[in-house]
Amino acid sequence: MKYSVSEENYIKAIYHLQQEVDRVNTMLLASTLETKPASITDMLKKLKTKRLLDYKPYYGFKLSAEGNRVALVIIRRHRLWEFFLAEKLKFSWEEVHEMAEDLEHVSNKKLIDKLDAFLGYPKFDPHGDPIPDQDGKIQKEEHVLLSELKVKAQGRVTKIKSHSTKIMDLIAHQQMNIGSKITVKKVFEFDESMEIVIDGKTTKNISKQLANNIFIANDK
Amino acid sequence: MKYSVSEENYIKAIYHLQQEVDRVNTMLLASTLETKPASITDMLKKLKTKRLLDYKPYYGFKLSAEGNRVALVIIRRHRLWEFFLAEKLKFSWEEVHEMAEDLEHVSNKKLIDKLDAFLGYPKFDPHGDPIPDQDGKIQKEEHVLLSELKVKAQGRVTKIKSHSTKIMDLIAHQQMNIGSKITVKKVFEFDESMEIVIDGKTTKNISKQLANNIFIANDK
DNA sequence: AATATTTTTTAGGTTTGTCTAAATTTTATA
DNA sequence: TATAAAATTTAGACAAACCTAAAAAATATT
Repeated sequence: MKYSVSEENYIKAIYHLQQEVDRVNTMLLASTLETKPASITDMLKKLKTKRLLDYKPYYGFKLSAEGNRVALVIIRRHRLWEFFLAEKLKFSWEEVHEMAEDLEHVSNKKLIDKLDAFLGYPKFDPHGDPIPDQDGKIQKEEHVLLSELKVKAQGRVTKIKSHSTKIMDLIAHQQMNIGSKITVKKVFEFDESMEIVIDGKTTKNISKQLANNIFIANDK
Repeated sequence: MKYSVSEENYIKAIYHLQQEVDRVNTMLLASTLETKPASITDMLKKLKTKRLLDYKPYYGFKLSAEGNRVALVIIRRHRLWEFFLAEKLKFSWEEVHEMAEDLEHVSNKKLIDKLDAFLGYPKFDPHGDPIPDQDGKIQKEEHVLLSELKVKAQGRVTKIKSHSTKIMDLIAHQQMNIGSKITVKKVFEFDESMEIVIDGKTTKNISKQLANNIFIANDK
């Protein structure tokens, strides 16, 4: 089955919101997609008739099993293109998302699978988000917030919570990146800021607020 | 300026037809785009108001200078993606065109220029058609039909005239490809069929009709 | 040159995805 | 629990890109 760009954007948005809040509603979806609530209702009806959505007027909605499957296909496309843009075309981290928004709607399955192979079957995109495989399986990674780490704890940056330009700016400036090795040297009680060592080289001081936005894989 | 997928497809189709016939008309464009003449008229008006087309009702139309510029941007995108698909993702020759039809509408200039760099600034796509550069310049290649070559003449396959599946089948079977070196061993007067050597290895007999569809660069 | 044929355009309709404004239903508050 | 507020849906409209059927213009034929 092939879906329109609009349909795909709705499915994807609903999927992402469902990971964050327990009940997605018309208002929330309207504000994420920057459309009016009436437009949402129209599309909900359409997705319902296509069996991508469980929806009862006034009673809320959520993706059906099929809707979920479709969402993961779209997310797979998006993240593989992001990986391609960053890894092969040397775009920076912050630039890839927007371009992938267009590329993700190119829906030829064979193309995406060959792209996956060409890239060496990557498991995570440049933001540290997992890339679903051909069957829609995603590799869950155990990660905790950097702010939760104790002194002497070590780990690897896996993901940044928000992708806003403001935080990107700061992180890039700190010479931190997805994959960077972090060691916590000291935690200051006064403001809970931390001194950390990045990749065994640079020592930096970061605020509690920043540490709250950085996920760390606590691996070995 | 950004144009819709439909607008881009019209511009591209008009451009290509203008290379082949001296006056493109509504009927011809309708049949190439598989739409009705009335739809063509609608779009012609729209492209006229956007100054991409010189158009007078009943008097015919042709791309304006700006329309031409836009066409070359679209063709650049299409052919770069074709090159990527064939070269990097290892798709065959015949498969790439259709996928590139979707990819060509992803219009981020920076993306296309970085793709160009990544691919090593290729001059010709997998069908042997020239890829316009950033300024819309295309490298013209001197080529003649294989059927026009005399005995002992040598050259390199640059392009196949028609891209139909029927001819693709035959050419692939002959182990001929864009770039193959050809030497004419003999031309039979009876049916004008030829015996040729491909890449200094295989010797094949090909019909006049096939030779009429293969372009050869007569280089050095 | 008059008529027939073909091409092109116009007029009016459809679908998709959006909108505004009004009506309805649910939820919150006094 | 009655009423106010917020969320949701319905009704009707609009632009883009297509369609069919009919009218108008250009071209070909006798």
